[in-house]
This record gives sequence, structure tokens and C-alpha cells, in this order.
Amino acid sequence: MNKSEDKSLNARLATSGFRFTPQRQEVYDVLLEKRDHPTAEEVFIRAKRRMPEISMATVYNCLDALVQSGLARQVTVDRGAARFCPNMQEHCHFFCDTCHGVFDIDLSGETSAVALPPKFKATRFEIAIHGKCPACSGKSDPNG
Amino acid sequence: MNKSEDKSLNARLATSGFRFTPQRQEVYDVLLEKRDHPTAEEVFIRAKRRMPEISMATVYNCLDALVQSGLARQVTVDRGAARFCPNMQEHCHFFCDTCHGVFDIDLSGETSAVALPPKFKATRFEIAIHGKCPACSGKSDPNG
DNA sequence: ATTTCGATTTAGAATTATTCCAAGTATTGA
DNA sequence: TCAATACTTGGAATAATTCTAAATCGAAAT
Repeated sequence: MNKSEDKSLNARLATSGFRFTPQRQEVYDVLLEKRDHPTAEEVFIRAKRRMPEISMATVYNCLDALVQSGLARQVTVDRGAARFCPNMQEHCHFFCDTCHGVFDIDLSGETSAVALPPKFKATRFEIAIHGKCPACSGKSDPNG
Repeated sequence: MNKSEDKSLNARLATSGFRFTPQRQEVYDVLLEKRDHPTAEEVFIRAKRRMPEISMATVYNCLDALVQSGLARQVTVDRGAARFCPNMQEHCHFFCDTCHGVFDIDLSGETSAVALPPKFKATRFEIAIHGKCPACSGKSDPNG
């Protein structure tokens, strides 16, 4: 599945000053396999299936290396555990307040034009949308 | 200073099912006095100056009541402590990666038009912009 | 003004998410 | 192969927040 990803993983890590390790490969594979924005702990649980010796500290280390290498994004739902996403295309996130699912929303074609005051220099931006996903649109929000 | 705020504070709390208390008044006053997006702990320290008996648990409780009553917003900088903001006008936040300051950026006049897929229902959105504030535009980023 | 009942406050314990640490292991370059 | 350094591991430590139980307070009805 990730034959083609392998080379780019190794190269990407290397250009950011990181070494290629089996753990980083495994963590990256976990992210690519199921793109449901898992938390570090969820990544840990999934990675353990094929690599039972892996530790939580290593998962955090690997995720950090992937983020710094531009292979994954850290997604912050307000409070709670950080989530991780290997989709590096320009997109934002939709958080379902009912089922707590996280969905990628494409942003291509948007002409974002927030007018910053003079001298403010933006390097990146995040858009988080909260609401109800299709599966939960009928249900009432348990959180009120 | 907040003679006029008082009534609205009381009324807002009431319509959300909360009681008016001196602690909630104090916490709200702290937010209104210095709009630098303090964390719960910073609010706690400031509130203690005039109300030495106040506890951290109460500060969290009050902040939560204010947020639920629509008097304040919780601002999430990625990871780290939550910050609080009494500006309820439509705006987004600019995070300076150098001095870690948080700035309100006006959004009035923006025609945000993120195209959501069918059946997604948005209730609110957050835009976070990261970069350098005017004071830090000259400096190099200590974080790389 | 007094009673009453539920909301609120408090201090501290508990929990959650994450980072730090020291020791052993693996990887890369000479 | 050997040295230097990065990486992994398990566990301790930390940071932020939530929970808990008991005391207190506030609002509404007497």
C-alpha cells in the first residue's frame, strides 16, 4: 500500500534532520490506513497491533517528527487530545458536536481574504467548523 | 466601569439558568479589564487581587458559565491552556508565534463561503491565524 | 424575616494529555 | 568495525482541567 510512500517518508524525514526508523514508518502507516483523525493514544493502540513493543513516548516522538517533516498535521479540537491527519492538501476541519467525528473539508477554490491589520505577517491559518455531520443531522445534540 | 455590564451580566446568566454571584461578576470584570486573552490561571491570579478567597475551581466554573451564557469565548491556541475573550463580535484570532500574544482580528465584511458537503450543518466556526505580530515582525522566530 | 432546597464555592484529590528522563539500543559516517 | 549521536523505552513528572464532598449562599415561598 505504501510502497510509493516509503521513499517519500524516508526522504522527507531526512531533509528535516530526522532518521528513518521502523516506528516512524509504522506510525505513518497507521495515519494513512484509517484517516479518521486519531489521537496519539489511538495511534498507539493501532500501532501496537503490528508492533507490540512500541511505546507511547515513541508514538509522540514519531508524530512530532511527521508533523515537523510536513507529512502530517496536528489538529486541535478545542481542548481534549490532539488529533493527527496525514492529509497535507489545503483543507479545514469539521467537528461534529454530536458524534465527535472529524471530517476534512476541501478548501480549494476558496478565496480566503481576511484583512490583517498592517504589519501582521501570517504564516498559516486554521479553520475549524463545528456543527452536525450528515449522520447526526437528525439527532438532537446530547450536549444541549 | 461596568455599571451597564452588570445588568446584562445578571440577565445573561439568568436566561442561561445560572445564578448571579460576586465571583462571576469578578471573573467577568477581569476579562473586561484587560483584554489580553488570559488563561484560567491568569484570570485566577487577577481575580485574587480583589477577591483573595476565590479558588481555581470557581474560576473554571465562572468562565464556563460566562461561555455558556454567551458573554465570553474560549479560545484554543493549539495545545496549552485555554484562553478567554469577552469580545463577542464576529472576529478571529491571530497568534504571534514569537511573543505568543493573541490579537483579535475583525471579520466584519468578510464573505466566508466555505462550501460544506451536503447535509453538513455548521453552527459555528473558528479561524486561527498564526504568524508574527507587528512588534515581532523584525525578530527571527526563536522556535525555528 | 425565616425556611428551604438547589446552586455555588472551596480545597484538595483525581484524571487526562503530554513531556521529561535516564539507560539501553540502533543507525550512520569515518 | 567503532565512535558519535539519534532513537526507543518505561516510568516519573508536569500541566491543565475536572471531579468530589462538605460548607455556604441565594432565590423563592412562606
